[in-house]
Amino acid sequence: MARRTQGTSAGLDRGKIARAAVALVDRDGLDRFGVRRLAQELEVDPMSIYHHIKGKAALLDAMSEAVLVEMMADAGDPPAGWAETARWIARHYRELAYRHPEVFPLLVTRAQTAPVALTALDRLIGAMRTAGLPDRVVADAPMTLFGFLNGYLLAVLNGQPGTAPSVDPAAYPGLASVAPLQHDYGTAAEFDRLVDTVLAGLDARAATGTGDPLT
Amino acid sequence: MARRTQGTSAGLDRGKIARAAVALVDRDGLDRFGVRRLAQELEVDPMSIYHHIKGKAALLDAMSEAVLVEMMADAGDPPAGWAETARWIARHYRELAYRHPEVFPLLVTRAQTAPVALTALDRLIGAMRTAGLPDRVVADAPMTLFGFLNGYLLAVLNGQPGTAPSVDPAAYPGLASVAPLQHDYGTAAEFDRLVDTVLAGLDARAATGTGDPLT
DNA sequence: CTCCCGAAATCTACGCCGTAGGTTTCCGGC
DNA sequence: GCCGGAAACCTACGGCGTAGATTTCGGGAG
Repeated sequence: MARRTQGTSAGLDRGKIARAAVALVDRDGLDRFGVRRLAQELEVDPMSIYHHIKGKAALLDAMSEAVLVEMMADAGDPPAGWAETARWIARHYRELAYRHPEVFPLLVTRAQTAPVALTALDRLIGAMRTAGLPDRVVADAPMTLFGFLNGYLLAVLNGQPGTAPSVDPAAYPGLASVAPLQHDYGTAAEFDRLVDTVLAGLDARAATGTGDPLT
Repeated sequence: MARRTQGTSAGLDRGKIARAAVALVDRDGLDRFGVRRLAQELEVDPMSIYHHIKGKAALLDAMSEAVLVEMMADAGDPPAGWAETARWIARHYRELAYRHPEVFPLLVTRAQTAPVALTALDRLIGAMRTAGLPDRVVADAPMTLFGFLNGYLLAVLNGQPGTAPSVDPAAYPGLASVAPLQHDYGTAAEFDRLVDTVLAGLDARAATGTGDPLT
């Protein structure tokens, strides 16, 4: 803990703080995280952080923006076709979640207004519009897809890796009977299958022409 | 703050504590919530709560169980047909979320092993099996549906009620162009439409016979 | 070259929080 | 009438977020 004397620069800035915070949460978990621990990690006084970031809430916002930026940096360009674009987004988003499982809940809980998030949505909408899908389906697609992605990934990350929770077969015969089919709980194969299910739902509504639901 | 003398009974039990905690969070918000504030509300010493509930994490578990129990108490019996059952679950779950918006994040974040939650899933699975849907689709349905429900409701509840977040039209033309169609952001109509989209996806997979995705 | 000012970082302090450990009081069963 | 265990309380500790005042330094104006 070598503190410098007051006034000397520690080279802090918003991005550097956010990246250090992400690394700390990845290592120690979200509930152990705090401004003081982060300051200790940066070898800095806790209050120094407040000169770059307004409060803890803003710090958490900066962290979620940082992981989104990291994701888009590695991503390259999306493929052609609206369904392929959606799958491409979904896969990269899943990879982000597995790379920073402790940070991911922040993305879900906080409203996403970072440019990098809006850009991804804009690409999806653009691909769907050029494919000629009904406007109503296009407008609903982001909420439908990211609703699922957020809820699903949150659930899978919270459980211990690789195993679905087990239940009493006598009390819940239906649940128990399908349990063997959940052997791939949390795998990429399951993820792709469920994403395709959601996309199939959008496709089915597009096929009605008006974009209204079937029933 | 009329404390009783040591030893006298305050009539505490797990359910009563959980219901008081839910009421407190509904009123003051989740981040203002704490064991000490809850104790003050119950006119009780903070440590008394620990004789009934092991720690703060267990307290949060008890709260999410309490709201689920409340939901099922008002629910009645599910209708016939798997899609109707799914919609019935979805609507009651949404009502729960809007009745306890500050508590809802707890449901999403924590693994659901309460009997009342498992019962609802078991009913859905039973309805799908008797409808003759492929096992694979049946097995995937809970994760698909609740993934969407959790993610969607979390997003809608976090935004301010009634309005979708607005963006710069020049920077994100696609997003801006569909913005007018999101006038019903957060309404029951939008919710029903998106739930039907997800159900349509499950139905589409069932129609292939094997339950495999289309593409 | 000197002075000064604003930005960066630090120091101090306050009121919360979760909870471990020990103590007091009451009540039902013998 | 006594006693053991359950229920509640009291004290204390370490940690938290952050408001407000203070110190220090780099760099531009004269």
